[in-house]
Amino acid sequence: MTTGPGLRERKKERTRQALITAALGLFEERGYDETTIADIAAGADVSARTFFSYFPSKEEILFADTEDRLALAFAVIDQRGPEDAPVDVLVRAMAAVFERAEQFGQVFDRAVPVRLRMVFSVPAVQGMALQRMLSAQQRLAARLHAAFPDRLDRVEAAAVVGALVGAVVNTMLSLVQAPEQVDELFAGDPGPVLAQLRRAVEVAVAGIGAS
Amino acid sequence: MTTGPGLRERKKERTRQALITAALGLFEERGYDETTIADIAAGADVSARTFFSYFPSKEEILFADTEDRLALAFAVIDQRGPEDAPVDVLVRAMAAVFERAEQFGQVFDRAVPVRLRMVFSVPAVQGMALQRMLSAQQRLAARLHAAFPDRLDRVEAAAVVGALVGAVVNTMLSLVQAPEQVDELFAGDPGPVLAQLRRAVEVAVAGIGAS
DNA sequence: CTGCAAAATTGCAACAAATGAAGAAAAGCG
DNA sequence: CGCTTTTCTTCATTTGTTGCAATTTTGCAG
Repeated sequence: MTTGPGLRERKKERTRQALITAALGLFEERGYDETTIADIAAGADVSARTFFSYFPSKEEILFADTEDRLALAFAVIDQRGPEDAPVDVLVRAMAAVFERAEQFGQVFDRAVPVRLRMVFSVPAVQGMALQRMLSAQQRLAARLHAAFPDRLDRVEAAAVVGALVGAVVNTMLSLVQAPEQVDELFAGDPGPVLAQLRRAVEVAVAGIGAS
Repeated sequence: MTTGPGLRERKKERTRQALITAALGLFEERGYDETTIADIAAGADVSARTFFSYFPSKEEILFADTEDRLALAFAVIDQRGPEDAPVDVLVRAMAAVFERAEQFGQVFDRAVPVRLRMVFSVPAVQGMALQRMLSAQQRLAARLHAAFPDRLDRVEAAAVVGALVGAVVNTMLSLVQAPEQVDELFAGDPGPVLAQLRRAVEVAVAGIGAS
């Protein structure tokens, strides 16, 4: 018999999804600042207080789906080949994340474009995104150090990851100056953007001394 | 006759300084979250409402002194020599900022250690710091592009700056895992920390492919 | 120094985010 | 069915933030 998760768990998950759906819809429709916690809770048919037992803050609900993307990168790093250099696995990890974004971005993950628009238009959300990015970099660095224990110390691993992610993130920002550009970005061919991001990777790999 | 700034301006500046002083003192003494706007305003002998006509938010008062550090970097970039490569001026700019931190950090700028401690202990402040960092990188990139118009396009300049700053920031974070370490960092010899940061610069310059 | 316009400050009301505490409702389980 | 544990709700409270109208202070012309 498939015991599976009990009713309690299932209900919890349903509420969680309802909150996320309500939040994304409202953010999209009215904007982030114009949507209150009370609105979101009402949209999911729970009390406002309950919202905070699912998400610690209004911003966090936008990042409910980011962990698996990071897991993807971890998996790539953990599967290093014996001939791989740190840069190889890192670039491969980065490529895997890009590819996933390209494949699923528009169709499956409604959160992605909404979040991206908020990141570029709402300061508080941008701050949270950057914080999570930094923490992700630290975890990536730890993983990279573990994969190459005698080639990279902890601090050097942080520098390596920081250089790569820094180049990509800052490039991304220079491509999107106005929030409207996020929509254009998801509407058309993602090729040109990905090409620019690949250039950023090259800059980090070859070193800024090469420019 | 030294016209100078009128009484109105001087008073405004005095109030501004009083607010900053009160805020730093209270943050240091009680902590950030434990200090309310009302406390800060009381410490500067103004109404709480007035606080917001000087600073748009509680976080911003911690960053009242950051603009001149950026100006230092700008100045270095603007004074590029005819033989300089982008990496030369960037590294020089970074060194100038480090040096200034080394010289003045403990003695003159009380804001620096306080802010740093808050950055590492208060999420909201960290978010704001990262946002400002990102915006600074964009401005640096624009300046770098202007200094090397035919060697770096706008996007590539962003990648270059991002790689360098990313390496340094992530290294910094990996050196300071707990907020208490900020105090150790400012208490002892800054040499070892600066050495690590220099290694981060080298990683960015030589490229992560070299590690 | 007097009066007036501009600017700064204030108090007050209001709203939203976040948190704590006590009790009601629901789910799991014997 | 009763009992226990978890979850949800209600209520109150604190704090950051903003708008508005009243008041005070400053700069300046006469």
